[in-house]
Amino acid sequence: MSISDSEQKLMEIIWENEPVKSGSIVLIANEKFGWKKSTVYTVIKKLTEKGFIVSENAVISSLRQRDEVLGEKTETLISKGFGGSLPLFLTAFLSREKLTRDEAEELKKLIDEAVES
Amino acid sequence: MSISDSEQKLMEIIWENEPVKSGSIVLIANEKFGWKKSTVYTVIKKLTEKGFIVSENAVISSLRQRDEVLGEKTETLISKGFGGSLPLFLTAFLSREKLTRDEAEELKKLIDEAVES
DNA sequence: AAATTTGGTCTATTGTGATAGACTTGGTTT
DNA sequence: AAACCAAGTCTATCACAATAGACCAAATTT
Repeated sequence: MSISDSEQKLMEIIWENEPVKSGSIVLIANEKFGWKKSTVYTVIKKLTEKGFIVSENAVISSLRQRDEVLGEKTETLISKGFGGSLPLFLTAFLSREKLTRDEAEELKKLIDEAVES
Repeated sequence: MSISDSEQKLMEIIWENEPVKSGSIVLIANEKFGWKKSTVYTVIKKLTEKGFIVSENAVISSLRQRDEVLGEKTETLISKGFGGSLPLFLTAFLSREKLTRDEAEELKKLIDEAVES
């Protein structure tokens, strides 16, 4: 099962700060999102159960790379609503968003880098 | 508020067949997804309330274009998990999906077409 | 030793999406 | 008129995400 939105928010803190004490995560999450302590621990628990993180003496580290996790999530999203087709997804998105020439170049570069060789 | 997954599934039937009697939708949705009649009507009602469709004597028509609705959905998705950044989203997705050269060309064409002029 | 802080759990609420059974009503056959 | 069917509503269940209050235990400070 793929990462949920609030789990993802907490993971961003962890990826940015690891290894990081759970107490600090509580602080940061409160500052950034206004979350209460118990909320944070609830999410931490969920992330632990899902195998995204480990805690050793209250020091949290990630077990999964950000790229990998987010990649999985985008894939879930695209397969749930767009038959797994990136072109379909992109067409839909771009139908309402115009791009600057720079943005277009950036995206094309990303695409070229993802071509199998 | 953006369209949900099951609403979207039903809308696909409607966009493909409109104007279409609600009874036919029930049939098709049962065939394609195994949905019961009441499920279909529940979703139809939701779609009506949200202004996606109208019914006149049990004949359903869409009020919103597919492109527009799906575009809105992709935007919601990208903003909820990727700070609204398409490059971030795409990077994540492509980190696990390799593309063929043809697919890459197709995507790049889409991107070029979305450049503001 | 008492008080405080820190780390953590357990339970609960609220929202909402997905799905469906039971029922009603108005028109159509027989 | 009786039976039937098509359209539609109402209520309900289940799952799960987001959020937090109350509480507890171990460690640390005073």
